[in-house]
Amino acid sequence: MTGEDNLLKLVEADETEGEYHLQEQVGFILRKAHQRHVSIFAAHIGDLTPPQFAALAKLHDVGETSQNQLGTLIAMDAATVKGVIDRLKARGLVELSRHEVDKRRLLVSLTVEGRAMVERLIPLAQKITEETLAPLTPKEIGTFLKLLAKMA
Amino acid sequence: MTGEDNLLKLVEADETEGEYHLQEQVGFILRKAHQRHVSIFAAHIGDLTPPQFAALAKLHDVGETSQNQLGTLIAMDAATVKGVIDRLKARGLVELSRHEVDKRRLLVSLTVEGRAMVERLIPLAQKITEETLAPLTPKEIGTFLKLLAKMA
DNA sequence: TTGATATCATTTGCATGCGAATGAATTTTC
DNA sequence: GAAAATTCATTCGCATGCAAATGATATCAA
Repeated sequence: MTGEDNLLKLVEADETEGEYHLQEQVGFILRKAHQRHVSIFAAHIGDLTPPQFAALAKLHDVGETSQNQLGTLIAMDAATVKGVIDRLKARGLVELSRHEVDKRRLLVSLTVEGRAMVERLIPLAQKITEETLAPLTPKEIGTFLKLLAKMA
Repeated sequence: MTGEDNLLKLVEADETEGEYHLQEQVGFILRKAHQRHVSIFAAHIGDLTPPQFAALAKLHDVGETSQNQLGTLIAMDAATVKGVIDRLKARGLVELSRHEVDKRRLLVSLTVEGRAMVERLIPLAQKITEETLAPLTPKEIGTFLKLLAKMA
């Protein structure tokens, strides 16, 4: 093989570099990783979805807040958070009330049952986190979480 | 403060270690990272969703396949892939036909328009990947993708 | 004060995403 | 070769997730 051949190969490689491998795209892998987590979550906590648990956990953390504010805290837009809260309310895990001063705001808070539920589930949630990260070594976990947070 | 006090504090810290910070859980950050990517995708490619693009890109890669097989390749269950393919078909980007031998299978392939669309969008998809990873340094990107893939 | 803006919440429409049930066709097994 | 188990696809029901439009209330500014 001559030098010209090598050069040609390089040029060709560069031209066909447009080759697109879906399985290597962040978006695709991110979607799969998310799917896997949801699946692990469902295996441990069957009667609550991750968004529902997020809402309860956040309410447990900050106490009563407006629906909108809660949405901001758990990264959910207004339309989505409404559906989540509606379903939690239907199950008696949260209760709603109007803000005395600002009548636009809808205050959300945990019911006694809701509080009991979160407190019961938090240990399971920690197991879920562990299992999700199980493919990584402890050192890798630290690196991964740092980079993921930086990217999110 | 005495030594006993310190010891007590440690024990207490251990007991109350149940403190749960939603924003530090993989699942939550993963969901946010995914949201961010979808948003970046939408900003660049407005008239196609990431799953729709994944289907087209995969068909471009492997050629004609069954709907089910395609679902496996792009990590979508049967019910979901059907909806995606239905919408692509309605837009004339893919066409369907029955497998001659195995009459259960529904073969999916790109139309001329579909092929033109994917080829036009692939460069944009690469931009999307870049932008999604933009918060990370080149070295971090390598590490991150490796760990993310290991976890997914 | 009032008129323009902004904020909070709701609703509608569309697109995933998955579990479970069903039906049709194929393969395996005995 | 007939019964049992699999596989492919479809359908239904439920739960996010987001854009856009709407209405009610608050806040800001002229």
